[in-house]
Amino acid sequence: MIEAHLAKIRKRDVISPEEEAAIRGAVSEIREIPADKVLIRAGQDLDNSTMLLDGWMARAKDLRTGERQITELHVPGDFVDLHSFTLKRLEHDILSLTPCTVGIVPHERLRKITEDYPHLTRVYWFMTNLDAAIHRERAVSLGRRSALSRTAHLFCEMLVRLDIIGQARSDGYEFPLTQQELSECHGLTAVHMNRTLQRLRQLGLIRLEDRQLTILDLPALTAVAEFNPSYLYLEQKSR
Amino acid sequence: MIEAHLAKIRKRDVISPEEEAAIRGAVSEIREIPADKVLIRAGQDLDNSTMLLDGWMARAKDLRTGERQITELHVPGDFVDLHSFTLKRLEHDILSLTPCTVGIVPHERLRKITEDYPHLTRVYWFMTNLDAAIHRERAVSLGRRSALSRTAHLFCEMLVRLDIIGQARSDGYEFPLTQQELSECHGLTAVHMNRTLQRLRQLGLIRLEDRQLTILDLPALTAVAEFNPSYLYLEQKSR
DNA sequence: CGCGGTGTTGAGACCTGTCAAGACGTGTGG
DNA sequence: CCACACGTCTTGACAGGTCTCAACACCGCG
Repeated sequence: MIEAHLAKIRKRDVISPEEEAAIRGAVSEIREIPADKVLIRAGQDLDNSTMLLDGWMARAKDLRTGERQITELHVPGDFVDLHSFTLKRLEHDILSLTPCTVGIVPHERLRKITEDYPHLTRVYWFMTNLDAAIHRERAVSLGRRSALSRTAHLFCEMLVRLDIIGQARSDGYEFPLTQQELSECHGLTAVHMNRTLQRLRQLGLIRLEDRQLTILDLPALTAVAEFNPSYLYLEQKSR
Repeated sequence: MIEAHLAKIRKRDVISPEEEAAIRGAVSEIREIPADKVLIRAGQDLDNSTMLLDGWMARAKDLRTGERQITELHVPGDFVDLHSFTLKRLEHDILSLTPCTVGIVPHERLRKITEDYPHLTRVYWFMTNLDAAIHRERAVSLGRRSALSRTAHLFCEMLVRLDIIGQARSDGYEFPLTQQELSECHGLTAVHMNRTLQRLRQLGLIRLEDRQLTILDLPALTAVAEFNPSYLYLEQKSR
């Protein structure tokens, strides 16, 4: 399922057959990960990166109090820790939310790409900058949007991101997070997360049951979220 | 004052004389910017990046309500919109908080660097990943830390960042933001920002008057903030 | 001298958190 | 097959943090 990864790239740029071959050749190994496993711990020295091929993962930072902030969600096609290539270690954990399939990409092969494929290097640099753009939008949510708006916003974002890789229905998608995990994305308590979801249901915007999210009124959801996808850089340009 | 930029890099990696020359050669022009000016607007097509040489700048996103979220603060030595090199446009504004001096770096010259200097490319890729790490820590602040802790955290972070470029005293630094701007960093109202600062003063942790921040009790401030600088990647490593 | 930006204070409202308890479904061991 | 533990979702009552609205002091500047 490296196709999801290629689809994500092709939404933003054109890559040559040689570049595609270089990407495919960068994966040294495929691995299966069970759900709810911390794959990478903050502080660990790293010499490979992880391409998510199937399932959902997350980046999370722990506080002393035991609370946790999920800083990003990952779906198939995402290079979950591409940034570890230059950072050499991460300051957050990487964990699986569902059973996952991942491709291991040794940093040495990424380094080779930076030596031999300047354009592909820029494409991957772009990808980490896209992650950062998503971070910034999350900061807006956490800082300025209400619990309701914040939640609506995430649902809108994931619709776009899943659509790119062909994993969205026209009216929704599979959303595997528990309310506890969702609350950790949004800086809320699980109790308030529950009440916020009920409010979204009450307003007729969504249905969420058995891990299936159905969006009943996308325009209204978009409006509540003040969602504008420009931060996802959906245009194909030479990077 | 490109020395600040070099100091910031040298804190994280070693660069060769040729690389330093390439960096210096990348700046095509020096410009003065007055305070409180929006230098770059969201959505604009960009073909150069901006190296901050003197003064403070910020990245900010506006909401329809007129509210604003500042997603990052920039001090001398920061490449404020290096990410525009691969993004081609930004989804946020870049604005000056004080009068600033900036160096203009045409994207064409950055592109040349990616063709000719793979290591330097990785260094700059690292720098944008460092920005993203700061974003993530900000998400933790916005999502999980109290107003008090959040504020303390920013003061701790800026102490480290300013110290790297030689702009911190042992007991503080010049902090030019108004309380309004500070509140926009922290997702608070200006009124509550004011009360939070008073509380920090009351606790004997800081003094803040005439744009001068004095840290009276760094260990206590660090503790209140749960500040751990590991996300700033202060180690010198080959990237 | 008046004005706008900045910092400060008070009172009350509202959003979100805390604590506690219970319902429900699933898996597991006796 | 049942009893039980556990995770997840839900609900209620109350507390607390932050927001809103309003007013005022101070200061630099035109």
